[in-house]
Amino acid sequence: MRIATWNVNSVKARLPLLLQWLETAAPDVLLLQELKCVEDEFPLMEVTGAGYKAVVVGQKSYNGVAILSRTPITVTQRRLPGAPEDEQARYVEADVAGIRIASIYLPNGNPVETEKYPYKLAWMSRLVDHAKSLLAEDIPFVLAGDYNICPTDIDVYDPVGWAGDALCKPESRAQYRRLINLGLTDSIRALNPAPHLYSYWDYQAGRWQRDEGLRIDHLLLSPKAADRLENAGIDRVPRGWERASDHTPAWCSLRDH
DNA sequence: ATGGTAGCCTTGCTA
Repeated sequence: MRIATWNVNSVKARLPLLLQWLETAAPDVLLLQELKCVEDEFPLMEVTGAGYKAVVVGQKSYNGVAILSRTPITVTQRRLPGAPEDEQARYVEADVAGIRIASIYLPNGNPVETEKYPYKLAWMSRLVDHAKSLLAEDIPFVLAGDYNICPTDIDVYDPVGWAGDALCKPESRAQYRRLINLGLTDSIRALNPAPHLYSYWDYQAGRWQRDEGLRIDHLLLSPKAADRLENAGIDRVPRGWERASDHTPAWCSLRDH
């Protein structure tokens, strides 16, 4: 089973490219982030026409996550547990083909001197707690999406310039390592140890043309999912298309039982 | 040279 994740930066603006990628790459599951629309505005007919079911957690203008799958989807969470007052549409989780799969849009956290940064760190702490509870269920799971974290300096084109950014600061990386230290596997890094492997390139300053990117989209696997890991990578092609998202799809494939 | 892009339904915010 192949599971992909893609921050599309507006699903309505990106619909032609989304349909093109679904047709050519044909993943079994595609996790989306930054829909930037409410559930009623999600292009369900077009996605259904492409052969996918969809579960959508939307929000006006900002955030928004979805799970697309060729096989039936059973929702298990529509918010990250731990803060009932948190209305932001950044987490949806479901059972798909015997695997618990979450689509995550982790807070960016910039500017770091504002309340956005502690919100990011608190959100990550909630994610660690929830990952612990999933581990206790002893099921295979995949937590994937836009983590807005560069795990190490080799995941950044200019580590010195980015050192003070919320995507790279030590507290952000420490929270990410707490997830890894629970026993989760960064599937892309596990199979692609070389540097200069990016999933995001800023629209500005010719970052894509110069291949000055960041690796911030991750698929983290529970031990039982990691036992089935076959391959993983990043498909750079859609970043080069006309009217591209600033992110490109990342994916992993798991062996069937 | 201290820049630049994209999407939102805004006239600034978020990334």
